[in-house]
Amino acid sequence: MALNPLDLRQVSVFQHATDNDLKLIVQRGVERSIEEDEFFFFQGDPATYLYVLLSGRAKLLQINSTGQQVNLRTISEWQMFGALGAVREDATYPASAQALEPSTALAIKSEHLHELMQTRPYLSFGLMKLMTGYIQEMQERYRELATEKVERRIARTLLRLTAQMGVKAPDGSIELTFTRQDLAEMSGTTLFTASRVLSEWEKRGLIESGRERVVIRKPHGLVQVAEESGE
Amino acid sequence: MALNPLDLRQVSVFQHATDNDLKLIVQRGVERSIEEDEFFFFQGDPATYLYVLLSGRAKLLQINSTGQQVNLRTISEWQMFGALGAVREDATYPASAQALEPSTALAIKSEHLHELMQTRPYLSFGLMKLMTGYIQEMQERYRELATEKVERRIARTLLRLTAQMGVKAPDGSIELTFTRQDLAEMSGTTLFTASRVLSEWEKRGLIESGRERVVIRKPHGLVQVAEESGE
DNA sequence: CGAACAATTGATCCTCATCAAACCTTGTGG
DNA sequence: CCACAAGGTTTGATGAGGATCAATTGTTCG
Repeated sequence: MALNPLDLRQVSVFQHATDNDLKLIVQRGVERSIEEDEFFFFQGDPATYLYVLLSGRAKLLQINSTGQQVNLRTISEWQMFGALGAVREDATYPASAQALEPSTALAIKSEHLHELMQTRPYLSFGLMKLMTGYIQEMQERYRELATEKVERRIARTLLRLTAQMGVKAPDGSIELTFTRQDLAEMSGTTLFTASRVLSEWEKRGLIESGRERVVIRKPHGLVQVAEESGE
Repeated sequence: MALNPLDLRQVSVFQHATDNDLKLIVQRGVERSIEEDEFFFFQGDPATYLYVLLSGRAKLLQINSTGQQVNLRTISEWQMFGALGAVREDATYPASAQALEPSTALAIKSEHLHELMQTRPYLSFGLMKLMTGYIQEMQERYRELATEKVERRIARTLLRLTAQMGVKAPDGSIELTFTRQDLAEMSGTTLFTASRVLSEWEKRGLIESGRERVVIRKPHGLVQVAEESGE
């Protein structure tokens, strides 16, 4: 199935691109499809490409020397990823990108984008806006991790996910898809603790939980947990 | 004391600027001096200026709703700060900047930089490089906080500070200046724990500690603590 | 010298990680 | 269509790592 260049306008960085620029990008890009659990790229690889997710879902993660994972971000359709590597001094990816479902992405040569940016300020501004967003989110999450209790962190993670990719049902409840393990990695805790917290919330009627699935019944209740002063 | 425009070339973002650009920036900029513990700007303020620290030392910090602080970064001479606000959608500062000593900074109107960036790709690239650096550091610190024990985190914090602003003595030891409280906030712990860890290290001869001061006697020993597998 | 502030140290308690075991859910192959 | 395997989830028991609180001891500076 051919990609319509104009669809790329949904990518925030390309929001103000000319039709011609979009065509150029698609022409020189390559579509790449991978299976669930496979990787688009690994932490440390030379960042020759940056990607735009066309279908599926993926996550950005870091692994430390002892093999523990940390989820930095989930990526949904029309989001750009792997762009940081393109700008870095050593031009390597600072994290790995793994597909959560069978996924397809448009791969764009980093140098190509580099070239375009020389003459198109809107691209640079778009990228910078994206980056400031990342920075802000990371700062926020860092602060949370440093100063807040697990329950609140998990609540916030759910709310963030809701904003990023939640599917709203007509009755106002929101369904999210991920394993307890993923949730734990996104919140900086273990799957056991995550499970316990969710169980507790289910008892209180805030959510409904199933295998690889959480339905948020009372978003407002979660907000309360997230905001409530520690006491 | 007048600022020589060419000195601005020490600022990484301005590395490749033309002499004329530098002159322009200095001309339209304003020097601002503040006392110890005062603020250049507060989290949430409209980001009308960005700064280059000319003398002194400052820190970037975030405060959560319960008043707990988290140190994001220390700023030393010729480093740019407050630039993120300039690019953000809502154009507010995502963190506060407080002077650790009497400090002077060059204040540059955000819109002014914006204007320059329209026609000078080197500026955008410089800023992006700066941002990727931040992102990487925050990701790293986030991972540390999520997966590593206090002792290692403190060791890493010291090593980071060493790289950023340590003054090396002829005998290879390195002196750093900060309170236990600051160190704790930078490492995501409490001043008590930080104090204990430092005491322990002092016993082992790795460091020498005093009021608002730590001398690293055996940098290699710290590296070992930081790298050593948990067990 | 004394006040203010930084650091240390001890005692205690609580949150959460860890480990183990059992229980669900889903998909597959006989 | 059932049985079984594989992987996700729950729950309990336990303990360690740090946070917290309180009291004391430096250190600096007016």
